[in-house]
Amino acid sequence: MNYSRQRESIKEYLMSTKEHPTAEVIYQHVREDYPKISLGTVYRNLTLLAELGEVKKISTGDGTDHFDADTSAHSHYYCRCCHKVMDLEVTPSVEQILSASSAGLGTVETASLLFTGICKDCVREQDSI
Amino acid sequence: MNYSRQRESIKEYLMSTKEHPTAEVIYQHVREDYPKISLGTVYRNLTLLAELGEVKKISTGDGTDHFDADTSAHSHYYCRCCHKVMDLEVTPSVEQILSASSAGLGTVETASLLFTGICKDCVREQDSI
DNA sequence: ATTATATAGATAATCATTATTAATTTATTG
DNA sequence: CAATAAATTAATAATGATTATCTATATAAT
Repeated sequence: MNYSRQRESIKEYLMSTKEHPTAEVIYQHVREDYPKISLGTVYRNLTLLAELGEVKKISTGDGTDHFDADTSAHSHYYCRCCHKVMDLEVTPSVEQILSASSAGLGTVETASLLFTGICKDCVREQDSI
Repeated sequence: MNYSRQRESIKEYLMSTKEHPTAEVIYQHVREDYPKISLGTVYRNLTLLAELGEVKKISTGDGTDHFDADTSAHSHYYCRCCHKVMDLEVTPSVEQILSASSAGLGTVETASLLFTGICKDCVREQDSI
């Protein structure tokens, strides 16, 4: 695999933010440094980085995937109102992973816990309307 | 909300299977009883049933969503090779949900734990090639 | 520098899902 | 039971995220 400035920039941006941006949002940011970069390049590299395990893809089920450069074991909270993804300290317990491994399945590579609800900001918005 | 035979049939099929079919698979089955049903009707009713909480949507991140009529708290195992979704007895622990609720977030409506890996069947296939 | 290979950029294609709209069902009421 | 109103369907078009294609450019090795 060859080095690429665009891929580097994508990863750098992802590592610099606590948000969990979509490919489109990443595209808009990387475009500031590489105005000619195309959205396809962003997608290709995100997929590649995810395969390498350098990045995690988060599928919330609302249509567009989010990405996270923090690959440490942690969970996410998804607001189905504003569609933001936030970090949680919670991690799947060893027992949970083990019970999955020994449940007659194959390998267990990842375990991700996703909480969904309505975040504080959105609850406040709804109350004030 | 009015009764609809098509919606009933969709739910019945979902309740009758332990698999976690996609909208397309559900469509093919319901078509046996309602040959003129359209895929859009299947999607519309799945979304409706999900909003009513009678059905759960499972987003694995591989492009197409899966559906489950078992709404009891349980987890899933997803094989990234054959793309099947299987049930696990594991459920997110009370502590995990509580720590999320108290983490300065808003409401917590659902907590879903998804394990990903390669299932036994697929490992066997790969070994024999 | 030269060459080979990988990657980018631009754009078209794909595919899941959603929206639209006229026709049909369902439910209600006289 | 007929008539009407409202909800739902079927068919199809539209949308939108993601992937594929293909030529030009960048990277790495000799």
